[in-house]
Amino acid sequence: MDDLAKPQATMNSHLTDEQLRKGIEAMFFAYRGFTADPDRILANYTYGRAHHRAIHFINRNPATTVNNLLGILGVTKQSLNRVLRSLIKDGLVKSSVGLRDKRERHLDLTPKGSELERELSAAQRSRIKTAYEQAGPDAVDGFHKVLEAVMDQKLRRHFRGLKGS
Amino acid sequence: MDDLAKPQATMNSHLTDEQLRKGIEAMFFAYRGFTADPDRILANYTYGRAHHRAIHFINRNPATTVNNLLGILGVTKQSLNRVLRSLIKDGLVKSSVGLRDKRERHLDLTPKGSELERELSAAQRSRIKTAYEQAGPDAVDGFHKVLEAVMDQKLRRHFRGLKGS
DNA sequence: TTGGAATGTCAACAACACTGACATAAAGTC
DNA sequence: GACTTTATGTCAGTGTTGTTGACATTCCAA
Repeated sequence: MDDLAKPQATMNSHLTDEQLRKGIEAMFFAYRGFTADPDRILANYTYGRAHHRAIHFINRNPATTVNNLLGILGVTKQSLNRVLRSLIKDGLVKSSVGLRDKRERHLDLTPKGSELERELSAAQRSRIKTAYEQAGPDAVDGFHKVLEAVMDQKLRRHFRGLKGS
Repeated sequence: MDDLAKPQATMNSHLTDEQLRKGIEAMFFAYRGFTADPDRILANYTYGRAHHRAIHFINRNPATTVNNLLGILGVTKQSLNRVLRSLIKDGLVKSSVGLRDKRERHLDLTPKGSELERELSAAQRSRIKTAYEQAGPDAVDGFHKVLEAVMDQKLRRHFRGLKGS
């Protein structure tokens, strides 16, 4: 608890306080870059990051239910509903009543929704691709290894099995 | 542009569309984990992530000016000011008039501010440390390489030279 | 002395999260 | 069939964090 007075308090391990703090800052700055391109595109619409996330995961999980999406996104149904309502109203997402279970709503992107998804995804993928190429394949492997270890258990489930979750 | 019909449209490169999308999702889920522990602590106070970020970077850049902090955090002065005001009012941050330039305000953590900083940082470092240990040193190197490549040019400056920026 | 930079503040607003409460329909259970 | 649970939607209220725009103050520098 007195690592201000003794910055090397955690140096009994091979991981110094400074290394860990650098990692924290790297995540912070990188995430800003990560969202910068989609944010610029979204500013042209009346949408924000929440819409982007919904569009992304609906595209990745076709015919997903609202409940499943809630689990992936980790927000309340009220929050997600506000986003979905506007996307449905604007004709980017289609909500259809479930066949087996009629309580469920299945969500899909319309052609218009797919178009925006591709625009957003292309910008974001472009940056990641450049970064991957600069860093090299071994670095990319390490990148994924660390990111997966940083995730919560419950989130890791969504990450690994996006199809069947 | 027709990667829905042809998912392998970008496969001329060694980086597939799917690999890049997985990277995007990894960033999303990992960032959630990354902020989860501090968020839990902050919920006990009247503070949010913006307060955490301010506290973090004031700790890392003692006697930083408001303008410098604005550049690091990438928000408007109005937004930062609201956060700083509450931290100053609550006695976690001390704002002192500049010696050379009396227009500038130099920001420092008070002992009370340092205490919260350590609490937040300890939680966040603990998770990163565990992740680093699980992934191994080579993975950590790759992790940093990729993150740095994902950053914007301007942000990279703040990341690399936190002392002299 | 004038211009501009640094800072602070006020007001209004928007995005996005939260809680709590309530409604509806459908499925499952006894 | 009655009851409970599940899935979804919606309304109202609130809080954090971001934005613009406008304006005031202080003070360095040309």
